[in-house]
This record gives sequence, structure tokens and C-alpha cells, in this order.
Amino acid sequence: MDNPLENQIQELKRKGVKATVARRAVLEVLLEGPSHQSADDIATKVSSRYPEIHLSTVYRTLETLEGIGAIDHVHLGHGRAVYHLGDEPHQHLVCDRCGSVTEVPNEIFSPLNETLSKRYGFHLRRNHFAVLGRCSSCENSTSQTSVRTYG
Amino acid sequence: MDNPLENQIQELKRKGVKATVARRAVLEVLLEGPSHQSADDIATKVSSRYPEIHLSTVYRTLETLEGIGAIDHVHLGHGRAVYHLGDEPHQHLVCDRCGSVTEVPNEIFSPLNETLSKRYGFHLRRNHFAVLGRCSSCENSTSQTSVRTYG
DNA sequence: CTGCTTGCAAATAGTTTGCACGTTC
DNA sequence: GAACGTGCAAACTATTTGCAAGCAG
Repeated sequence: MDNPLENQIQELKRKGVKATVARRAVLEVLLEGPSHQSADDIATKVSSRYPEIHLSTVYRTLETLEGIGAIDHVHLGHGRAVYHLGDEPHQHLVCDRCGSVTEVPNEIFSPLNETLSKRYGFHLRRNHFAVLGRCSSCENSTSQTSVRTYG
Repeated sequence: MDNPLENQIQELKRKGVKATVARRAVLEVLLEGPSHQSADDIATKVSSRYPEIHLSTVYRTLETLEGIGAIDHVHLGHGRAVYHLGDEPHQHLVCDRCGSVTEVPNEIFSPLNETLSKRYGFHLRRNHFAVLGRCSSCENSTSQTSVRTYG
């Protein structure tokens, strides 16, 4: 069985969570990508197929899925959060200017983690907030680019 | 003249911004500390002295002060932002568990910056979002501590 | 006096919740 | 059929905005 949707559904059942239409639909949308979508993005897509599924249900579903570790969310900007499947842990580099998001593996942060741990006893944990900066295209140009690295 | 409040006021004028009661009051509260306060915290303190100063004015004042570089804000958790005087650039380590905030100098992030820069062409820039993890006390204990490193 | 600032009320964005009904196991 | 999940409307939190009146330079 290598149907990713079915795998996720199995996972739900394994964790003792009911496999409802809403949960299926949300997982479908997340699997289809793009990899990082806001609750609202997801709700819009979900309700184009299942119009009766309400935004608040999407929020509750996302909460549930996050609770069992199937997905995660990050705050990329002011206000909205985006959700993504909980594959390998990664951090998000968000460009100040064009808003593009680049995912980088957590290992890149290991040296920092060691330093913080030695000097402050602090241990990096979640990638809940994005790392802000300037992406290469914006650093090099003055024109307005709207590239979305997002995936 | 080493009165910090007066220095800040001079700075306002130098930047061509009017020195109003609201701006004075907000600067006073920020100078008195704690170093990181939410708009609401600030408004509460401000209005205990100047009851006519409205929350929306505090927001507008904070925006103005941020515009001239006198202060900065960071998102420490879900929702609320905290404002602090724009002294030396630093990052914020926020504990997942007890919410304590530790400031660390930006230099700590230089090696990471180099790596990101080489591998992804990405340049760290703002400390707009906090770095989440576990502080030493929470890492070592299972009891609920409510320490606030905050200053 | 002229325009930047402010008070207030109302709007907004994003998310959460109470409650009665519907669905899954 | 019991327990959990969902639709809807309404509440909430943090922040922003329009407008008429107020104050700084």
C-alpha cells in the first residue's frame, strides 16, 4: 500500500482517531500541495469539493492532525499560519521582501543548537517561527520579484 | 544630557516627528521596563497615568517609533507581539514550556548566517520571530516553573 | 494657522467556541 | 447507540482605520 492518503488514514485509525470526510479532505489537499498552506487556503480547496465542510471544521481538523503528529504549522508572517505534512523536521527561511519560503533541513541548525546549549542551556526545539532574512534574488536586485520558493 | 527619555525625545525631533504626550508616555513606559512589553501592557501602564490615551494611539505611536528606528517588535508567541527599545540587535530564545525569554547577541548567529548564505544565498536579517526551544530549567525539571527571564 | 496627532467607534483578520445535530465505529 | 465530530453563529484577540476634533511647531 503506497497510496499516501490511505497511509495517512491508516495512521489516524492507529491513533484511535475517527476517519471522517473532513479529515480525509484536509489530508487530500495537504498531500496535493503546495506543501505549505494556510487554514484558509485549505478550507477553500476543501469546500470546492465538499461545500458543506466549514472553515471551523478545517481548523479543528488541523488541530487534531497536529495533535497526532501528522502535520505541523509554522508562523511565516504576521498573522497567518501555514500547515504542512510532518515529514522530516525542517526550518523555514522566509524572505523579508518577496515572501518566498525555503525549507532547510534541521541539521543546518545543529552547530547553533550546540552553542546555545553550551552558553545558555537552551535547546532548540520547534520550527514554529520562521527565520527571516533576504533571499538571494532579492539581495541582488532592486526590482520587485515575486518568486515563491514555497515547495 | 544623559536623561534617556530626553535623549529619545531629541531623537524624535531630529527625525522631524512631533513630541507629543502620547509619545513621551510610551517611551517612558518602555524605558522603565521590563524590556519587552506588549502593546496592551504598554497601553495599560500609559493610561494609568494619562487615562485619555487610547490603545489605538499606543499602536500608532509604536508604529511611529518603530518607523524611526527607536524601537522594534518581535513575535514571541501566537498572536501577541512585544516591543523593545532598539538597542543592540539581538535574538530571542523563547521557552516552549514556561514562556521565558532570553536575549542573545546577534553574533551567536553569525556562523549560521554564513552557512545559509553559502548554501542557500539567504541572509539573516531580522529578529522578528523568536527562536523556540526549551530553557535549561524546563529541560531539567518536570515541574511547572514560571520563571520569566524577560529582561 | 496648518497639518500631523489623537479619541472614539467601528471594522478587520485569524482563530476559537457553544450548542444541537450528524456520523463513525 | 455511545462517543466523537461537525455546521453554524457568535465570540474573541490583536490590530487597523475613518473621521472629526485637538495640539505642536
